[in-house]
Amino acid sequence: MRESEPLAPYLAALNDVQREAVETTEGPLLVLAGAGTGKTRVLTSRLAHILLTGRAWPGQILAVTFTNRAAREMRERVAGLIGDAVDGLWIGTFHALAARILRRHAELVGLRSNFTILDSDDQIRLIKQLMAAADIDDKRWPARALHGAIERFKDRGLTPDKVSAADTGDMAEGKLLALYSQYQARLKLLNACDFGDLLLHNLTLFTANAHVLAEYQDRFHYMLVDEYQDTNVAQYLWLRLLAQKRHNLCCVGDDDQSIYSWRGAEIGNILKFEQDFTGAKIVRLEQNYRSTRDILAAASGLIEQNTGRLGKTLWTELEGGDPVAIRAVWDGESEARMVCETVETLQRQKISLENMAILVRASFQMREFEERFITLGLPYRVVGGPRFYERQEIRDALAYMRLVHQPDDDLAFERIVNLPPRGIGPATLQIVHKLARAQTIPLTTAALRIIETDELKPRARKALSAFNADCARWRTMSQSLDQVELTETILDESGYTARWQNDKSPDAPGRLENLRELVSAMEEFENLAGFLEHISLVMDRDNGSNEAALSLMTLHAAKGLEFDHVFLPGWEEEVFPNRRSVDEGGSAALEEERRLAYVGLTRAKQQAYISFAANRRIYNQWLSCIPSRFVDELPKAHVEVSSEEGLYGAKSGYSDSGGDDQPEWSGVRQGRGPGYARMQNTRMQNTGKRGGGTVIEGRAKVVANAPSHIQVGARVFHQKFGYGTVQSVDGDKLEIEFEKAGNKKVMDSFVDPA
DNA sequence: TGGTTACAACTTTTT
DNA sequence: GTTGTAACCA
Repeated sequence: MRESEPLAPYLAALNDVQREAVETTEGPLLVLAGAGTGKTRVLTSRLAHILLTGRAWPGQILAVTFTNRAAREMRERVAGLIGDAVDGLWIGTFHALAARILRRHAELVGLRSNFTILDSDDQIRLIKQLMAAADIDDKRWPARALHGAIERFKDRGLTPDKVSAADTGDMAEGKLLALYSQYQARLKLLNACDFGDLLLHNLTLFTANAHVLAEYQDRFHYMLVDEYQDTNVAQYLWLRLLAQKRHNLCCVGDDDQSIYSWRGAEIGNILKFEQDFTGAKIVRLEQNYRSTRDILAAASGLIEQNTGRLGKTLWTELEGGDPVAIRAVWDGESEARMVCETVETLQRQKISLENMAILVRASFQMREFEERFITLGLPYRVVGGPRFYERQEIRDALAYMRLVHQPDDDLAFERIVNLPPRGIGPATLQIVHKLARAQTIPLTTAALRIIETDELKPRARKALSAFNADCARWRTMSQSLDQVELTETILDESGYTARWQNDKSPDAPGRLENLRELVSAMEEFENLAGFLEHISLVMDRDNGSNEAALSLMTLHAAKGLEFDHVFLPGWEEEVFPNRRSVDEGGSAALEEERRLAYVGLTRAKQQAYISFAANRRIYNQWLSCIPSRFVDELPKAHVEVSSEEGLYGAKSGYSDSGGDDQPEWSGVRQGRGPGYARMQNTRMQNTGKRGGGTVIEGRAKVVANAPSHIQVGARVFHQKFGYGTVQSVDGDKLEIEFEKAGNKKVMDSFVDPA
C-alpha cells in the first residue's frame, strides 16, 4: 500500500498523471505531453525509477532524443537522481546512437569503422559533381532540391532499390533514382556516409543480420524516446525493430508540436502509435506549469482549429496574468520600434533580457530587429544560425584532419589540395580525377599513382608529389603525436595558418581566433577519431558571451524553450502562415504553420505579444499585408487588441460608418469575412477595462473603399511613398509608379487621389 | 590567379 | 537588401 510507505522523493514530486507515466514501466506507452507539462521531469524520473527499482542495469536502457541539447539535459538531470550510474546509459541522439552501433558493425554494410560522416555542404558538393557527370541541368534542378529529395527517401527508410517511379516523379528528368544510386555508390567508395545513412545503414544491418539485431534487442530492456512526433519513418522502423522483443518502448511527444514534416518527420507515427504497438497505453499530461490562463486559452483556441489531432486540453492552477497582446503597426520598422519599447519598459521593471525572446517565422525577419537593437545598444543573441563548424576556416582545417584520418575522403582532398595555393590547379586535378574515375580509386591513391607516370608536366608533378609527401608525413606523425599537436603541426606546415596571417581582410584575425578555438576544443578528446565524431554529430553552436541578452530566433529554434515575455511579430498572411509552405503543402502545411504558432505562444510564461504590420518590405519590395488568419482564430476573450497611433488616422477619407457596427480596418478584410471586425470589437470591450497600451479609443473608423474608385492612370498620394501614377489595378491591389520611391504594389486603401 | 561584374534566389534546418 | 554563383577580364 502506498499510504503505508512514503513515496520516494522523485515520485512524490510528480502529479498523479506524471506518476502514472513513470510507473507504467512495462509494455508500449505513449506519453502525450503538452507544452510545459513537465515532460522532461517525467522522462528523467522514469529512467531513475527503472534503475532504482532494479528493473534494469544502466547498460540495458536506451534513451533517444533529437538534439544534443536534449540529450545533455537528460543526462545531467538523471545524474542528479542516480549519480555516476548514468554513465552506463545509452543516452544520445538518434544519429549519435546509430553511429555508435554502425561503427561496431561497419563492415557488414560495406564500410570501414573509421568512416567519415559528411555534413550537408559536402553532400551537396558531391551531388553537384554527380549531376555534372549525369548531365542534369542544375538550373532547372538545383542540387539542393535533389539532395533534399534523396534525404526524404532516406527519411522514409528507402534504399535506392526500394524507391519506386511514383516516388521520383519527373525530378531531374527522370534521372533522380540513378543519381541516388550513384550517390550511395560514391559514399561507399569514399568510406563515408551522410546523416540519413546512419539510420538507413542500421536498418540494413538489422534486417540482413538477425544475430546483430538480436544482440541489441536483448540488450535494451527499456527504451525511451523524446519528441516522438518528430521521428521520421526510418527512425520509427529502427525503434520498432529494437523494441520487437521486449516491447518496453515509451515514447513521449506532442502531436500539436510537430513542426518538422518538411524534414521528413512523420506526424502519423505519433497518431498511429496505438495501432503500431499492440497493447499500447496512452497517458495525457495536461496540467501546465508554465503559462498563464490567458496564454493557454489563446493557444488552445488556436490549435483546436486543426483536424487530425489526438486531442488534449491544457489547464493550469496558476492565477492571474494578462491577455495576449495583439498589436497592429504600420510597417516592420515600426514593429521593431514598438517591440523594443516594450522590452525597455520591461527592463525598467527589473525584468532581465534573459527572460525575453522574439520569435520569428523566417530569418529574414530578424534583420529589422537587429538593426533596431544595434541602434539602441540593446544586447541580443541570435539563437541558431551558422554553427561553429560550418565556418569556412573550420571546415578547411577539418578537411586536413579528415584527410589524414581517412585518406579516401575525396571531398576533403578536393577542398584543401590547393589551399593555400600550391600549384595544383584545375588542369592537374582534372588528370587526377580522370585516373580516379577510370580505376575507381580515391583521389589520394590516384594522386600517388599519377606522379609515377609522366602524365603531368614537371612543375605540376613536383607540386603534387610534395603534397603527397606532406600527407604521408602527417599520417606517420598521427601515430605518435596527440591530436592537438598534430593539428597545430598540420595547420602550420601546410601553410594554412599563414594563409590567414597574410590575409588583409578584416575578418582574418577572427578566423585565426576560431582556428585556435578549434585546437583548444580538441584537447578534451582522447584522439582524433573521437574529435571528428564529436564535431560531425555532437558539436553545438557557439555559445557567445554570458552577458544578459535578448534572444532572437526562429519559431523552430524556440521549441523546448520558455521565456517570461515572448514577442511574436510578423503575424501576417503570406509571412505567417508562410505562403511558400502553404503553396507546396496545402492544408497539411497550413496545420503545421498553426502548430508553429501554437509552439510560439506556449513558449510564454507570463505574457505573449503578437504583432502584425500593414505594410512590409520584403526583398526590397513593399507589400501591404493582411493580418494572419491565426490572429482571428485566437479566442477573443483572451486577447487584447490595440493599434498603433496614426495607423488609421493616417488616411484621409475615413468616415463615420453610418450605423455599420462591423467596422473594418482599412478595408484589409475585404472579401474575407468579418474576422477582423470581431477583433476590433474585442478591443473596444477590453480597453475600458484595461486602459493601457497605444489604443486610441474611437479613432478607428470604417474606411469607405470600393476597389474600383481608383483607376489606371490616376495620380495618387501615399503616406509613405509620396506621389505616383497608377499602372494597373488588380482588385484592391494597385501597382503604382511613385515619383520618388519607384514601382510598388500597394492596397488601394493606403492611397488617396492626389 | 584573383578580382571584378552580372544575375538570380531567397522558409523552417534538431543531426 | 543580401548572398552566392558564373562568367569574364587584368
